[in-house]
Amino acid sequence: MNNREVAHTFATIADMLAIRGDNIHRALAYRRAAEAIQDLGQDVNQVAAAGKLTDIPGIGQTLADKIKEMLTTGHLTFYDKLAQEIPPSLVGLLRVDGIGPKRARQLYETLGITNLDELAQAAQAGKLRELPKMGAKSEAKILQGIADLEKHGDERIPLGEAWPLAQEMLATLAAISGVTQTAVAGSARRMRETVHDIDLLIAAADAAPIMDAFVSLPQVESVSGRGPTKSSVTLVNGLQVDLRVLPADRWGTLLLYFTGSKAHNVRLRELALKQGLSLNEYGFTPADGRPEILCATEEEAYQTLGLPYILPTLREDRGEIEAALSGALPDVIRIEQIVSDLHMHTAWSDGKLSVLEMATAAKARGCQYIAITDHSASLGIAHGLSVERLRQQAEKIRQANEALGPDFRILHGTEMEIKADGALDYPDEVLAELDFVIASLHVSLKQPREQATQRILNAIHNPHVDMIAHPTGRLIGERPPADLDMETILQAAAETGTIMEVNANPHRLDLKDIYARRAMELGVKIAINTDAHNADQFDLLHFGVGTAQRGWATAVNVVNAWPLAQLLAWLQEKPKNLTRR
DNA sequence: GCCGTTTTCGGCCCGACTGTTTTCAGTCG
Ligand SMILES: Nc1nc2c(ncn2[C@H]2C[C@H](O)[C@@H](COP(=O)(O)OP(=O)(O)OP(=O)(O)O)O2)c(=O)[nH]1
Ligand SMILES: [Mg+2]
Ligand SMILES: [Mg+2]
Ligand SMILES: [Zn+2]
Repeated sequence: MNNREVAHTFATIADMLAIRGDNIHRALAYRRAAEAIQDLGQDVNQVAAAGKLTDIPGIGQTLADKIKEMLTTGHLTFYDKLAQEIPPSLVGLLRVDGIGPKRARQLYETLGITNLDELAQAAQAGKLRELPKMGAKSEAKILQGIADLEKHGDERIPLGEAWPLAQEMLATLAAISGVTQTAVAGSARRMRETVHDIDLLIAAADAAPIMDAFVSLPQVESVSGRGPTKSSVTLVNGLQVDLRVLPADRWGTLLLYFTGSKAHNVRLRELALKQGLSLNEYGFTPADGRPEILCATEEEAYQTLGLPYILPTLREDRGEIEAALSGALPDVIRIEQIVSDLHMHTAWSDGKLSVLEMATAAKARGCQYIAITDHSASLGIAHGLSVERLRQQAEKIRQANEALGPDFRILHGTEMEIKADGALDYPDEVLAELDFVIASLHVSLKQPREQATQRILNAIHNPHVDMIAHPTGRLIGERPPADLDMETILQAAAETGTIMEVNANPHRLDLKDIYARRAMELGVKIAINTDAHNADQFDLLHFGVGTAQRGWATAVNVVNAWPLAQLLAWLQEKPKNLTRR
């Protein structure tokens, strides 16, 4: 079993335990374990083989044993036993908005409902309203929840799609009189690669007019909650949006709360309790009756706890609290430290602009140097360059360099295909003519793990290949990642000095956060690149920076935060690294 | 089930909103 499967089993057990009415903290322990495995930057099989399972926070001896059973036998006795009591399909009811573990159990015990279809039938037949603690309104809400689920599903949305929608809604609400501050919060602010909903925050003395405007926005399909400080709506496109409105003097704790993550919040609140303070979105309440402490900024809130400011992108309870407590919080990469972009396309392949136009646009955005990296010959669909065309392009690059003067440098590169059989698309002597060589996969992404991994390793072990771009080839929500032994790849990258990309395109974000984090642990250098095909796409860089921050990447490990001379020196080392082995 | 400057048992974050409730449970953030 892989990480995803182990995590899914634990998540299902968590739901089954909650439905059965077990101690809720026991169920939560399974849920936390599921998340811990899901967020692991290593293959759980490798961690188990190394005997390090209990090193994972949230995994104790009991769960470690259960993981080992799953990995060796492919199933879990505890799960099978639980499934005899609580049908696993019952867990599906929890996907319906308004149905939690208690209702799921009630529906199972009183009406014998075990899945979504049966629930829909019972609700349509008016059977739910007759149950104790239920009524016509509850039944209607559940019907609505089922309809929403059928219409829109409950898939998470790629960050790149949610982001502009969130900004747009926020701009609309910001225009209402009385609004003093606005923010996108939740997983979008933390730059998770996908989001379940959009969480918006507004500071205003009087919330009512804002709530009114919010629930009557034209893109709102239905209103699922409308209170004095909080409202929730579903948009016509199926996206859920939560809005919280509070007075500005509580902005710091409010933004802290609504940015999350939940796990980060819980840790902060536990920390507060140890200091005799109760923390919520309104502020800190001392247990001894001293007056409430209000925080207008997040910095003040962290300061109240004796902590340095923690960037939203780090707030996942993945060690940032411990790091903050011990003064070991990483000084993660910031967008203004990025001085180059090492992956982009021009009209020579499938881009839109000329070499000079891309370079000029990059320079205007503050770049000191770039690499032009058009596709290679075999990628016909993207008009990959023949060797002849590649050599012609070198002349254009030389001209553009002349035109732009000494403060800017265009490196001549390629994004070379690693073919299905593992062969590289250009011969070594051609690669030797280039300043910067990217290798990447676009075809045959469904190969078995050994084969796909070997293709990447072939590229890594070529002395001319400087960087692996978007290593897994995934397109979030569209195309699954290639099945790779990432640990082996990252180790090889570390040994050879091959750079791994964090592709900033929000449909890719590849390496993703947890692999970027693992890359840092293994001493791999990364580059954060836009893979721009036109000038506008340079502005996607912040998604890559956010992802790199989530990977705890610091500027010394991000090569396009380096001056050009430092990068060129690094690239020269690679052939030596290979012969040294 | 996890975990420990309250160390191996007893805690485990805290509040908004809804509906059916005569006092609050359930769900969700
Ligand atoms: N203290 C506390 N805060 C919570 C809890 N649940 C949610 N929050 C806060 C932190 C979350 O980031 C924020 C928004 O909640 P969401 O359910 O929308 O989660 P989030 O945006 O993090 O992830 P998502 O992509 O929406 O699933 O509210 C909770 O149980 N306790
Ligand atoms: Mg959210
Ligand atoms: Mg939300
Ligand atoms: Zn590309």
